[in-house]
Amino acid sequence: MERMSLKQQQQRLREDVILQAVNSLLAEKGYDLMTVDGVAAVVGIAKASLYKHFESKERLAAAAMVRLLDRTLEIIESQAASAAPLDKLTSIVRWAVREHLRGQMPALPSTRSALREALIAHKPYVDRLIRVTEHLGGWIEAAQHEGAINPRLSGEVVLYTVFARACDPVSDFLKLSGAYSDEEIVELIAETCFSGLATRPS
Amino acid sequence: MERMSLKQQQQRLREDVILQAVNSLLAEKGYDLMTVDGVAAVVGIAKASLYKHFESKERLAAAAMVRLLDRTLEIIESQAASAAPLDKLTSIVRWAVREHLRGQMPALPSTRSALREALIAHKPYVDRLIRVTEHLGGWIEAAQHEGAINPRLSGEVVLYTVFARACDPVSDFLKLSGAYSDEEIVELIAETCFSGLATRPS
DNA sequence: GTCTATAAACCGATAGAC
DNA sequence: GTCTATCGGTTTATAGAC
Repeated sequence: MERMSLKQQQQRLREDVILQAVNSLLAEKGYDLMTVDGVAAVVGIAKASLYKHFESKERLAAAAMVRLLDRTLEIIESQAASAAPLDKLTSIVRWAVREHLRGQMPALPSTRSALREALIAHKPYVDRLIRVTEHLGGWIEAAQHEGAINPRLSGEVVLYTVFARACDPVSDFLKLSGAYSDEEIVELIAETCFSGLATRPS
Repeated sequence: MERMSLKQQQQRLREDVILQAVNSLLAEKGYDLMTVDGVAAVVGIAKASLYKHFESKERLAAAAMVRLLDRTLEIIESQAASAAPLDKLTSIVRWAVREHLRGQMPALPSTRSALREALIAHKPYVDRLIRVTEHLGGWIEAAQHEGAINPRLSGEVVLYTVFARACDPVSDFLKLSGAYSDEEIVELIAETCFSGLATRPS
């Protein structure tokens, strides 16, 4: 029994190393340009060995996305319940941009990606996505109720906009320019997201 | 001489049909997923015939991007000189989102794309990109000078943010939801871009 | 479980006939 | 210029030895 558990733990650890590599490659090149050979090379094992752990490239990417959503849920649930909803939403955006700059944020599954269809058919992924959406949706509603978020925007629009900031190419271009530290970029994305480009009357 | 000109016009027309198909496929699947076979199939000619017009897939995509920037310059130069800089910038964002929703806006050449390197080495592309950047940069500076755009944001940040809205996945998801007309989506993206998600004190 | 070797499919690009 | 046919390379996925 204990032997079994140890072996399972080892396998779990190995698969976690694999998924970290997948997340990194997914962020670097996206699903289509990521090759299974490349993943195997980064992990340091043969491609055929990878297929003993994950039955297909799609499942491999799905497992990496599930891992990302699990980490997202951790961050969400670590927010102080007493904090203002708008502050909690801002914290999530900051965390997501930080992950993006670290090269650990896979690109959003585009509406026209082949991966997207596989993901929405993968229950573990959808379950977690629903949980993330419900958490953020609740915060958005609360923020609008207390007048902190523009009530003329539907919750849907706010939610998608928050999601999209996690993969905003603006952070890549700002990083490429070399004129900003990572934390400055995080602040700039958060500020333009919530306050916009136009001047705010103070 | 006239025969020559007519033939050239015909070729020009044919190549424009090709580039429109490329722009559409570039918007639909991105550079890597776009196949030369697919382009030929949409146009209705054989792949080998395509290579008589464009020497490589990269050049094909580059020509399509040049065509896009030429249309962008047309829109930019059609703006009334007397209009407020912020209004002109908003008009460009609206036009770009509209093109995106029509499926005619190729994805931004990512910082890590193979296409990007080919593009920055392609002078006709770079020349037009510089002209677009100079126009928009002038408007941004003017808008900040008259207090319409947040002066704490560098021109670089504003410029990249405006560019990025052209390919914002938020518009795709809103379209997918079916709850909004195209023009409503255009307004929502423009409003969140310039005014942000948070409430504005009026 | 890990490896090497390979199958099957696809893609970019070219050859050569018309 | 357009076509068919094909080359060379890559990719996902599998077979079989250890």
